[in-house]
Amino acid sequence: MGRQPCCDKLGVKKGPWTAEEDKKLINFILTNGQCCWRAVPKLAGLRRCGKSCRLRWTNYLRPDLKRGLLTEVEEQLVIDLHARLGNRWSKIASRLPGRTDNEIKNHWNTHIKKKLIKMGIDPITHEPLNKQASSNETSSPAENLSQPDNNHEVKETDAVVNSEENSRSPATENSSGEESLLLDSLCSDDSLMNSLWLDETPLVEALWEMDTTPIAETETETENTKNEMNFVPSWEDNCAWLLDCQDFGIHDFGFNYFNEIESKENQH
DNA sequence: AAGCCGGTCAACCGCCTCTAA
DNA sequence: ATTAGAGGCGGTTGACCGGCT
Repeated sequence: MGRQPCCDKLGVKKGPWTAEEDKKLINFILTNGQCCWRAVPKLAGLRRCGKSCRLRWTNYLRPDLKRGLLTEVEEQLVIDLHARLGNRWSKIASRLPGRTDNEIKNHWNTHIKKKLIKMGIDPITHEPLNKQASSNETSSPAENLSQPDNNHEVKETDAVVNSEENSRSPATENSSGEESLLLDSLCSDDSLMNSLWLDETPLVEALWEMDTTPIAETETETENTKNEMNFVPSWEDNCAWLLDCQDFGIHDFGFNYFNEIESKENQH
């Protein structure tokens, strides 16, 4: 018996989402929360696959998303995490607040990869390219096979064992002065590094504090207040882009809901 | 102005993992 | 222990856009 398709392919719309569809999905999730994705399209009145809805929400509509290019700090963190975790984009993304695996994966493929190559670093192994070339000359194909993208397959359970040697990660080794300083500050923070391995607390707070680049914030006082609180940007803040990008009114989404929540929280 | 080309990124596809029955 | 369904993940695709000729 073959596996059932994740959704009824007949009558399922594909391709870019329209503003109307976004609106429906947002409204539905705001009202009902994230529940069974399979049921979402039907309940929300969308002719979409449940998976497609989930993807659209997590990668684009989620109000806690940061928009825009990755900052220098984020980029360096991605490089370092990639050196340790390989292409586990979701794991990497979980360490960067407001960033999605898809976003990081795209950024890696379009920006970081090239940047590393330009710097003479192999984006897969994080080893210097010339060093690799010479080692390839000396090692047999069989040996190469025995080390398939080594860093890619770093088991998280091995992480603690490897942490010592990783404390001098290839990425760190090959970073320019400014970047290595930045990374050193990351790596020398034991609790921070432990959190990388233990899969518990994400780097959210730490990174958020480090990331001094305002997202769309001009009022420094507000920004400072946010940093003090280990602030995760309010839904309202992060929904602002929606209003910029799409021709929606805030009331169309029932975003007052968030205002209510926030004002309640402020009262406490 | 039109065509080409490369870069970017949203979205899809198919496999994997987890979990409940 | 097994199985099926649902969600999650990573690789890939293709539409779109801006720059160049």
